[in-house]
Amino acid sequence: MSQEERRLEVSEAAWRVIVREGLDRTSMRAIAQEMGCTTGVVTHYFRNKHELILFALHQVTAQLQVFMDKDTQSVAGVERLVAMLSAFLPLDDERQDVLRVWLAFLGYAVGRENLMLEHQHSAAQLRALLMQELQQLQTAQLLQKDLDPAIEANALLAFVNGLSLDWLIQADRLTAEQQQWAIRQYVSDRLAKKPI
Amino acid sequence: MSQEERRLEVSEAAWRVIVREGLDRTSMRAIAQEMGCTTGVVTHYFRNKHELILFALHQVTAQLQVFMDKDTQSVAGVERLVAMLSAFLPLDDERQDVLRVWLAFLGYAVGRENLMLEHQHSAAQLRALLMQELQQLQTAQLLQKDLDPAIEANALLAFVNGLSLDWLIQADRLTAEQQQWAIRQYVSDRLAKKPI
DNA sequence: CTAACCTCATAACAGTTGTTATGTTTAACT
DNA sequence: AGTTAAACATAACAACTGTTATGAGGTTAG
Repeated sequence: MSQEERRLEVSEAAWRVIVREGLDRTSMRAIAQEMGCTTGVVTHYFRNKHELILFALHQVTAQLQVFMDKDTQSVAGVERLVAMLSAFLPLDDERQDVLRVWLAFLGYAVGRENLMLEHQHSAAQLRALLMQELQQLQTAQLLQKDLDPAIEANALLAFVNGLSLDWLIQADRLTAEQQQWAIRQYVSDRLAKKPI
Repeated sequence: MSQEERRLEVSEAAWRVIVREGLDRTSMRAIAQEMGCTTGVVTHYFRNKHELILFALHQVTAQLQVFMDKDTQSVAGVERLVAMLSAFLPLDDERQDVLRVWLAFLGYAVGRENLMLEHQHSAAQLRALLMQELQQLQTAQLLQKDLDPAIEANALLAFVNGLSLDWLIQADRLTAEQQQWAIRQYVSDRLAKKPI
């Protein structure tokens, strides 16, 4: 097992502790215990806790990109855009965990300018992917004219973020189907040239 | 100065520390120092830290309601709805702090089911106010027919949440004017009977 | 005047935190 | 076979955490 794979295992253990106990209770010892090891492992693969936190945070963005790649494999056109956006929604257990970890880190970034910049960087990365997709759809004349890809990508991210937060905060949550319906509705009404 | 006022002062000091240093660094001693006192004050007015945290969290909802009340004083009709929603947006420094504190608490609630329920309760409270407003507007025939106030209140909350998060995460933030324009656009396009 | 009480300061408590140094075992390489 | 280094375990460190008990000073009520 390579170095990088082992670091991923530590990071995944950290994720599980975060989801189960909260970020502030995710200590080095708790992570080690989650792995069934001692803190020796954690300190061996990460210089300090800050580096570990940062790595685990980057894994959120990486995981979101994995979802996006996977879901857009066999889809084309406007449906591809819907599939991309689905990566951000808490459709299943795995995505719900990503959402929780992401939110824990975001709250943790309050009062930490550097970490908040990391979030901004990550968001910009994902937004760029969305923009690229929008431009391609626009070139293929599948979207309404006069749409600014930058603005619309931003609005789309705000929309899925709102839906995700709503799922966390709301008592009667939207089902996976309702979430995707909301996305489809949005894209169909405000972006697509022809309804889908 | 009454007991309750003093508790509010402690809570406000806690807010300042949260915004400046982060929730996990907001210790009893840090709060006391922010007030220019010792921990004796904090422990005297709150049984334990959990009670203090809960109180400070409830102040978020209270503050949002204060904003809503203040902004809707001298407005009527659909503009009143826009004013209500403005309470949730990071339009000025004060609202930005409320947003940061709220987000810090929300991230802190990950892995703490009870705290997450508190957030759900708070959101339900605010949603009820929105619903009430929507119903009144509908009775006054200022909204489109066939709108379900419950669904639309939910969508509105998701929308403002998305905008707020976007402001935090995005590098080139929307100005206060752009935020309010977005709200107005949304209400005008999807809810109001006649454009405003 | 004095006794009770509210408000706060001080200090000590045990527990937890991240970090570091040192040891031990296993594997790879020459 | 001997050397080197990676992959951990263990333990100790100081700093910090929330909580609690105790006491001081000031205010109020009888």
